[in-house]
Amino acid sequence: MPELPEVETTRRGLEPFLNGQRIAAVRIHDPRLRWPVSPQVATAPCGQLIHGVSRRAKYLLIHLERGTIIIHLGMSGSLRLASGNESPRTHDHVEFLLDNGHVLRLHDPRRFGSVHFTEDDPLHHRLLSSLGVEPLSDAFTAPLLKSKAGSRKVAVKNLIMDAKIVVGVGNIYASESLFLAGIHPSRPAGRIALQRYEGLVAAIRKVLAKAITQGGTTLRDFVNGVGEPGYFAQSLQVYGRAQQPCTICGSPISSRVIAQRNTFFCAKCQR
DNA sequence: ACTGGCTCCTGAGGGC
DNA sequence: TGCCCTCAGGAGCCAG
Repeated sequence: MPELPEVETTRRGLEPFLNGQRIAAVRIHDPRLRWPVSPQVATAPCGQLIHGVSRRAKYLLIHLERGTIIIHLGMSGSLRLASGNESPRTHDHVEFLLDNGHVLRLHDPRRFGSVHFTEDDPLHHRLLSSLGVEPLSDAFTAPLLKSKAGSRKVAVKNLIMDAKIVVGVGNIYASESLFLAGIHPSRPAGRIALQRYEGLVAAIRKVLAKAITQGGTTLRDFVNGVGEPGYFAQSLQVYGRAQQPCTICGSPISSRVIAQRNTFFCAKCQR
């Protein structure tokens, strides 16, 4: 499932292959994604040069001469660059055919992903305009988290997964970061000291940055079109490890549903 | 202003 | 072998 590191990895992998290429045609095989793919996606990009590929939160932005293609991978989506004479697979819902004979395919079995096109500043798009700070930017700080927490009673796990506050912290990395910071996921956000938020911010940065480094493996697979499952699973400390010993103290890892999501933590190490 | 819950979808995995 | 059931999961949206 694409978390922020995987989206960033995808971006880095695609950019050198897409930059300077021209989109010859777009084929929408199945418009039924998270939101119906607008017919504009099939027409507006045609004939346009690709100027760059950037990322905001988990959205990939493919910048054209006039306008931007906005892609979200949802939880099962992937983008694959293939030779044009290779036939599309099941669940290849949208294809961008390039002048050089290659084709960029959005593959998304569960169809939680989405594709949009906008001629305006993409950061002003309704899906992007109210997003919080990037976790790897200087804007993501402990005082920011602390001020957003205020006196709120919401679990700190909800706080860091709230995309209006900070983007890109998915369910897996929320558990991992809170473990690294020694903070219990259910602790009310308003009852955490600034100093502990310093630790949490550092932990989120560390976990995401490490995952991006590991994403390099996925990058090559991605470009070559060879899947390599579970590349980051081996470095997970708590996620999916219920009842297994904590890597710090040895007591069994707990699991509980918090924020409608399965959450893993060590009840002894995290307070 | 907050908060919790629902929703989209399909593959995987367990039970029988 | 195969069918059925349940669950996971990003994030927008809505109701209370």
